[in-house]
Amino acid sequence: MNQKEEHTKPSNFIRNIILEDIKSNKHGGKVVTRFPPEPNGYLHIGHAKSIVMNFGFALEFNGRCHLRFDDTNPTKEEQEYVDAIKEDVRWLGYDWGKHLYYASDYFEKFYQYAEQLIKIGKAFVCDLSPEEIRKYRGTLTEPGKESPYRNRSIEENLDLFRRMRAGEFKDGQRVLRARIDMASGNLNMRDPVIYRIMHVPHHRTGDKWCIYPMYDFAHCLSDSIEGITHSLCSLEFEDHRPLYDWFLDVLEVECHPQQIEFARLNLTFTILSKRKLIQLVREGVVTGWDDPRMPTISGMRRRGLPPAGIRNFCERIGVAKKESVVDVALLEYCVREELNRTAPRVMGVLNPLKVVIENYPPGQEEELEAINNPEDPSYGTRSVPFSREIYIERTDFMEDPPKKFFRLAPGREVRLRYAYFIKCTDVIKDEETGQIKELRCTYDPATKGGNAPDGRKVRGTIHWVSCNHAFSAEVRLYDRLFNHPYPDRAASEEGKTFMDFLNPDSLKILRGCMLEPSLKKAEPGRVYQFERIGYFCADSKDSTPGQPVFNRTVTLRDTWAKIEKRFQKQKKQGSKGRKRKKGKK
RNA sequence: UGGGGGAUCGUCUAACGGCAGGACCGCAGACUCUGGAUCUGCUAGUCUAGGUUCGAAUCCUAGUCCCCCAGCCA
Repeated sequence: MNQKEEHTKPSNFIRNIILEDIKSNKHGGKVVTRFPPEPNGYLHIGHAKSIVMNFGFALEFNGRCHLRFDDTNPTKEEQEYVDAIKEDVRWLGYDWGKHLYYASDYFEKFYQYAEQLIKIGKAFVCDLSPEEIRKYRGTLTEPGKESPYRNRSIEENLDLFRRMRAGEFKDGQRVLRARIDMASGNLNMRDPVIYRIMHVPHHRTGDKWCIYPMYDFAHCLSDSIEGITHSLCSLEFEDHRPLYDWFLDVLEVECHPQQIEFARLNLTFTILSKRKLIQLVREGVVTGWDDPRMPTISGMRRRGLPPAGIRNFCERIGVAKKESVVDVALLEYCVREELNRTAPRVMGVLNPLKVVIENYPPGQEEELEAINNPEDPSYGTRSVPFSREIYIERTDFMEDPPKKFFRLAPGREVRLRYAYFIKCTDVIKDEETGQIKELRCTYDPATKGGNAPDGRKVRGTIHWVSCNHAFSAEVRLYDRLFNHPYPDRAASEEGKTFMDFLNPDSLKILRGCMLEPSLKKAEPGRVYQFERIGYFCADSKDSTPGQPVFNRTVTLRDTWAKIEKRFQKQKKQGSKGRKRKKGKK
């Protein structure tokens, strides 16, 4: 983690709480946090916020942060997810050291605590069916009814609970419930179920157990067992806090962590619900969990987003209890900020247009020196081959350029980055289609390296590659997956689903892009800046030695695109205005 | 006549009774061998109505709007 990241941390309500707790020596001045994912899916940028917060506070206050898998429901959880989650947290730059835990490691302890609860008359075995339990629970406005099994003797409860563990009953036949208050306004306190029977093997404990604890019971106890001081979770658990505290108050535990709730992250043009992300994968909208368009950590990794940029983003968005939607532009900003500092610059032409430099000697070649990263001299330089025939970007030439277009046009002179000034002398078109096939130019040998000894200036500098030296590659242009800033909201308002707001242009595959030769040995996962275009990551799955495939991480800020857009708008409005006037006449 | 939360520039977020600040976005300009980066400037906010106070985003009262909760999910 660099210095900048260290001391730009803005204040937030959780940090204020921790600061006060340290001052008052609440937990002996210690800070112990945890990141507690359920291994039932892949991590996404929303989890990153939680990871950065939990590990961040631990780092900041010289404490520690545990990675704990909340694996209390064997019907949903798999080892595959455990492995993926570990990889993602590590990739984000965090180290849990020896503090890797599983709720399932505490199953025996949980069980003992449950017996303790029974022994003090605070839990009972209930024979009501799931439907009956629901009916007895009451509604939001009406109190619930007490279960007829609520007043069983401690001995009977203990016996029944032990037989539950022993596997004497079928799934759903009985549950263990806490004995709290069926009239509570908080539904979570209406004798919540804390153990259920599931004859299902667990990915870690195998078939050792056929009863499994519920979240509310397991989570507070896991926190307590591990000596967590600050247990951070999202807003929807606010209602569960009284229950969290109830268990820890009633049971004999040494440690009573403080649960603090914060608003989870939402992003514009993005969906983050696990259910919906799964749907995108299952229905083949994306190629998998690690599709570069996915907001998953693995997707972002494959897309080329740097971990430091993601971390920085998570710091900048702050933490509060207000539900909010962060502009994805901020994420892009943080990504560019990091990549600008770290990505080596290269030249690649996405839509090639051939240029023949007529006064350059045929057969001649030279090596020109190019800077690898103007932001950091330690990246050094490289040499780029130049010759008589080159490719330039098709969009860098206009036959009839509008005002403010500084690039190549007939009779115009521009600079080829790190090479020479060239002037366009002729445009060669396909006779049938009228499409521009090739440009003829002349170069000024005196401008080698990019400067004119006579001091004359050119407004535009464009990138290029030498035809004979460049190699052809596939480049994938990724864009936002959705074309609406609030796909979920829009869907419910317009009676559609989030799938109706998929961006049809979220992926454009370009083949025949011409890249400078140095990129042949691009390492998969490495991100480069293609000068004047954007940042591109060598795909970690589809690249082969000598033949990389590139994913566009994010474009460069494009001022020209804005100007162009404005031109088009003016044009449209202009023609409308004219039409209107005509109509009036 | 259930319970729990939340409302500050377009967006995200500070200010804990003392000049409403920062970041992103947007706009304008400077600079530039990347129309990148960098630099400068501008626009723009306390949900409403009362009250307390020399002074209120902050305290009090009454409203309004939004979110969450009736899994043997987490």
